[in-house]
Amino acid sequence: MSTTSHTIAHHSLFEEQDQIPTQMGFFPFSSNLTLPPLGCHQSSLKAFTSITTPSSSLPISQQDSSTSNLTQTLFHKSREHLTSTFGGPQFLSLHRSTLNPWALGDVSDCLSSKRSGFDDHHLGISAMKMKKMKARRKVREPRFCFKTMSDVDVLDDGYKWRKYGQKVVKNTQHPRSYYRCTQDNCRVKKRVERLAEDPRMVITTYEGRHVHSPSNDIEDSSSPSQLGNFLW
DNA sequence: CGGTTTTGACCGGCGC
DNA sequence: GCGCCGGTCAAAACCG
Repeated sequence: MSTTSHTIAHHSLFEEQDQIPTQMGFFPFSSNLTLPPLGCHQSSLKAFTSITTPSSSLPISQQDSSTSNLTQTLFHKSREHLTSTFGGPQFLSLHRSTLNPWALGDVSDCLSSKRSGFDDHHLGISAMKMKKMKARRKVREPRFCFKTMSDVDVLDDGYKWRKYGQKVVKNTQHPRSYYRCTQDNCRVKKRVERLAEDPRMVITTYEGRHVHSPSNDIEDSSSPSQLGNFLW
């Protein structure tokens, strides 16, 4: 039913809106070039050995020695594109944008809740717990999402994820899955869902910033650079 | 046995 | 105030 490797025939980047992301822009460099997910560490590019370039119809993995050059190029081009399209580093940290209310989030949101702290002692244990949850939820982490054409739902981005929920959202036949980074102290989450209009497309939404390197790095010590962290 | 997934319950936000 | 909906929790089931 599903092939062992996934093929990304199309890749685009979004700043995330609430439900269905609105496209912010395509990568302008040769529309037939495809990309690994933004935010994925360079070392994890190995996971995308079957990325295809429609122009050549050749999987990258078969492009022998040019492979690493190509992946490097993809990374640099994507970075350049982000810089030119979204105004440089602002996009990387998803600074305030009217299109991305989630990026407005700020620690002060959380801190401001302390003004209601005086009634804490009126709350039961579970109420306290829920209050904590609420406060935590108020911290809106930077988010962005991208869509890929893939027959697998969860793309290997180099990080380890634990699923903590699944939900069928309205007007879609495919459930949305919720994942959290398994690393201690790392609060990064991601959502994975299939596009209702085109089930071949997978929408992956990242929220938050990793406080560590991808787990793949442990085995792949050849690239200790921080390049992969340019988004996270 | 420890880590992960599944899944029903619960909560807050929001629109009416 | 009420109902709907998306997001999260947490116990149970599952798996290597």
